[in-house]
Amino acid sequence: MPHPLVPPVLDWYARSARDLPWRRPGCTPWGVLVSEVMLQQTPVVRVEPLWRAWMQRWPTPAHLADAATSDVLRAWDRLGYPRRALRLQECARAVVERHDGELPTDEAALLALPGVGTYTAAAVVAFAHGRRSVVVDTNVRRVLARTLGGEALPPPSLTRSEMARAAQVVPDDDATAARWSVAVMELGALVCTARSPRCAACPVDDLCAWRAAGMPADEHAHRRRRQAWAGTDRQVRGRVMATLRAADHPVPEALLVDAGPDEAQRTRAVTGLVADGLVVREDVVGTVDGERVTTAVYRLPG
DNA sequence: AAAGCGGGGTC
DNA sequence: GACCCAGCTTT
Repeated sequence: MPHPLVPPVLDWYARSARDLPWRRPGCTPWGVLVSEVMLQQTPVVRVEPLWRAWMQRWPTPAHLADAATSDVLRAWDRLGYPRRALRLQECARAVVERHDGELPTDEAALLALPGVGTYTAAAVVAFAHGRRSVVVDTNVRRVLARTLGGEALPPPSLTRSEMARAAQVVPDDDATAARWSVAVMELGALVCTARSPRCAACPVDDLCAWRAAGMPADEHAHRRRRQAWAGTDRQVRGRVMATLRAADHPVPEALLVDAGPDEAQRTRAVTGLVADGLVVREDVVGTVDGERVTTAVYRLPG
C-alpha cells in the first residue's frame, strides 16, 4: 500500500508538471547533475537558459574537465555562489578520473563527488537513474511539514526526524519512487509555496494536517534570521567577481575600488576569493620614478 | 548546530 | 526592506 499522499500527488504531477529540459527523456545523467548543482539555491527561471547554453558548450564531464576555469566562471555569470562552478568542474574531473567519464549510479559514489551533498546525490539517483532514493529539498520539507506535521514551515535546519518521515512516504519500487520524488518537489514549487500557498489547486488539501489545524503561523519564525545583503562582504565579493569576469586582462588592485568604499572590506573580500580559488593574485614588478615597485593584479584562475 | 556563501524576483 | 530560492562546506 502506498502512503495516502502518493496517488493524488502522482496524478496531479501527470497533469501539471513543467516541461523542463533536464526532465526530457534525451537528457543525460550528467545533464541532470549539472541542473541540480545550478539549482542549489537558485530558482528554475534563472537556471534554465544558462543550463541550455552550458550543456551546448560542455555536453559531457570530459568537455568541462578540459575547459579553462576562467571560461567556466564567466559562463556561470551571475548565477550566484560561484564556488559551485568551481566544484562542478572539479566534479567533472573526478568523474573522468574515477569513473571513466561516466556518472556513477551508486549514491555513495555520487556523494563523494565535489559539490554533491545529500540532496544532490539522492536527486541524481532518482531523476537521472530512475532509482529509489530519499530526496529531501526545501520543497519536500515544506510539503511534508504541512501535510503530515501540521506546521506552516519546517525547522530552520534539516532534522533526522524529517528525513525519517520522508523515507516512510517514498514508495518501494524504483519507478514509482523516482516519480514521487519529482512530483512532491513540483507540488512544493508550484502549489505548496512558502509565501502564499494555492491550496485551492492542491491535490491533497483534504489530507493536509496544517489545513485541518486552521493553518497556524510559523513556530520557528523567531529563529530565522538571514544575513542582510546591502553593504555585506558577500556583495563586495560579488562585485569583484563581476569586475574580473568582464575584464580581458589582469586588473590592478586600484580598479577594484568600484567594488565598495571600505578598503578593509575589499581586502577581506579579495583575500577570501583568493583563498577560495576563485581569484588569482599576481605581483607585477614595475618602475616608478626609477624605483622598482611591486603592485598586485588580479584575474580569474586558469 | 551554526555560519558563510550570490543575486534577483516578489510581496 | 524582508523573504525566498531543487544546498554544500567548514567550523
